[in-house]
Amino acid sequence: MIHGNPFDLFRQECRAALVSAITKTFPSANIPIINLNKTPDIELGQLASSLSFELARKLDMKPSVVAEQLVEAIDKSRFDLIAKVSTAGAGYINFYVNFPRFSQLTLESVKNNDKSYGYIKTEKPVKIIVEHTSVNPLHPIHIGQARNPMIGDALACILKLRGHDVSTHYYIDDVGRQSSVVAYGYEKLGRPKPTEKSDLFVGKIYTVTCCISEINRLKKAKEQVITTQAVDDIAKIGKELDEWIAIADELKEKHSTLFEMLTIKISEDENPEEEINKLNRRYEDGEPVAKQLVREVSDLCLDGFRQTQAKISVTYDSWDWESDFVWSGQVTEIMNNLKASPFIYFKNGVWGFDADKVAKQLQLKPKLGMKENHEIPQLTLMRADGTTLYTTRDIAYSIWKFQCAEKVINVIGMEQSLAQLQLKLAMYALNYNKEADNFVHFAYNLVALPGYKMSSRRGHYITFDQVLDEAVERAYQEVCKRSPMFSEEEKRSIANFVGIGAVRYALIDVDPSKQVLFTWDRVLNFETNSAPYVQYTHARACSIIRKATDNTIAAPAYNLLAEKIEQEIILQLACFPDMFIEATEYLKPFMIADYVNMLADKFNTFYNAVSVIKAETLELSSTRLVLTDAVRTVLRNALALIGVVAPERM
RNA sequence: GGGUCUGUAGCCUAGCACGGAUUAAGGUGUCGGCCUUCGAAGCCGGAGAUCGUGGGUUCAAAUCCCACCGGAUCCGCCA
Repeated sequence: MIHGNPFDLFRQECRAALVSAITKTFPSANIPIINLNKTPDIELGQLASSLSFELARKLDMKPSVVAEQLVEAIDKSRFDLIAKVSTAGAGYINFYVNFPRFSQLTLESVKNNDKSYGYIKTEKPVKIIVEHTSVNPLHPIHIGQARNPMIGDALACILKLRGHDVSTHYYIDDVGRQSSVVAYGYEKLGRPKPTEKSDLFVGKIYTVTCCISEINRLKKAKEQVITTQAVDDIAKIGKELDEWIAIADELKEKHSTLFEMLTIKISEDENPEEEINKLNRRYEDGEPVAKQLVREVSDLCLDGFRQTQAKISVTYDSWDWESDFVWSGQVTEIMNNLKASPFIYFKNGVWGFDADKVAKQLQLKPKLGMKENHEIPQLTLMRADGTTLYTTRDIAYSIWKFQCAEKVINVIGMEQSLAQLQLKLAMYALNYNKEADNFVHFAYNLVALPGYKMSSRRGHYITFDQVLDEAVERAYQEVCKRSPMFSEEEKRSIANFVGIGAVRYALIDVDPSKQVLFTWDRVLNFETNSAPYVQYTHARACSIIRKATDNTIAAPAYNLLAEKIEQEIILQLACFPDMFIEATEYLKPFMIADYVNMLADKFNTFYNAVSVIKAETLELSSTRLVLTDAVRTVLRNALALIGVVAPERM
């Protein structure tokens, strides 16, 4: 017998048993929702129901009596997988699985489904766009942002295996002042060829240009504000200026030549701020020279990104340029449509969007989980100079995405929650109701550095490349220490998938809503609860299987798997499809890391407790080999979901 | 000031959507064991927690509700 989801089959039997027992014993009672929970310990059975408590209240009986009567009414002979039903505690009904049958069902299902075991297909496949990473092309991807591609890639992977038609998109945010800042600096330097990894190179130009122009701006602002004698403003600007001067000192030390050159070149302009703004305006207008310049520097940066993404095997189906939506007129069209709606206002020369009015008028607040009296801030859509703002352009982009898909998932930091909400409301305002309903902001908390905040503008960051390279180097040292017998080439290859795997795992492992403090220990963990631990376990299982091929072995006898740890492994294997469905439906890729670690844990306990190849009998050995093989398969299938290599040796 | 997220042993994390078992689960660190036996990136054992605080709902609360406290973050003609 084979089944895609063995544990669910057992659960269905238990549920059916309860339903028929309730109808038989208490015909007058309405059948409550039947929740079956895992028991705290395998010795108490595998599934338990606490519905006697609820039923007892309605029937005015004692829970234990209700439980006893229900247990008596259950006809086990009607079910294949239920071995025993008993009452426990104050009124629990515990179901015990028939292990010989269940082990056979599970292990044969794993073996037969092999590479597709666990990947249960949805009944309602839809087209989904997962937009992720979308780091601005101004500086290298830093560790604060690195959770994004890892989560996004895992999400896309599980949704795809669930049967959805998934397409991954990278939104290139090349419109806006920041792009003009870096392009301005790049132009001033005479469009130099990168002398290092190109995103790193662009990042330096960005930070230095930003710093010089900020100081410039603040100095002017200070002069102006002094004449007004507004004490608070003077202090505020002074403080900001001091901060930037401190950053300038750091940068002068780190990139002295670059800093000097840019200082000289930028000082040639009377008003660099104005030059940057002009460039921004020209770019939005699609003026060819500006286009050429900004695209050139953005492309340089993107080249660097692609190298980083190749290291971690993350790819995108589509690279979407924000500027294309401006130039094509889509942004203007959206603006015009919005202007025609009753939710737009024009004040002091700027166009704004009244998000709160939409929510109120269309009664969206309860649906969006907000209190009625919570006022949603307004959103400026267009500057007085006619240029648009980021969220405005994102509205056009989002609507375009819905031309290609029914559902859109944006993996974007939670600090953008308000903007994402305003965007959603703008879609409702434009009558894209269904689309807005299917617009998901997958928010995650940033990785922070202990002590200071990461900031690309300020050049305060640890790059993702640094972390990946360090992880691979550390892994290499581990491999040399632990597996000196491998050739140099093999060691390098192992170090690569171990190091990268460790980083991927560490960034996925924690609930995305929680903030993570970056420490090297966290990402360079090669012990329990890490990718290398699971990889090692997989290699170990492979090794056993490799060595056991000499023995021609008897047919497995599933009733021999009687050790508690063996049964725990069977259950863990049987629950993999359940976990997959849950992780996919609730968009919780981190569950996979937890699951795979637990399975590895159990297998290692098993490995140390009993012998596979040298088991007491040939039959037992053969049966344990089937178990080992199933563990190997499921470890591999689970690791695949989070993009971690499952090696045969390491 | 208002919104959102978050608070579980020294440290890191799971459990919270769907309330259930007098032992709240792992890891790390710490203390002590296990390599002539299938790979020690491993395993076994000890010590270590008023689940932020205070109320409420319930037969039952880490889990639901309310208030408060701490941390993060947002409330820009930034992105």
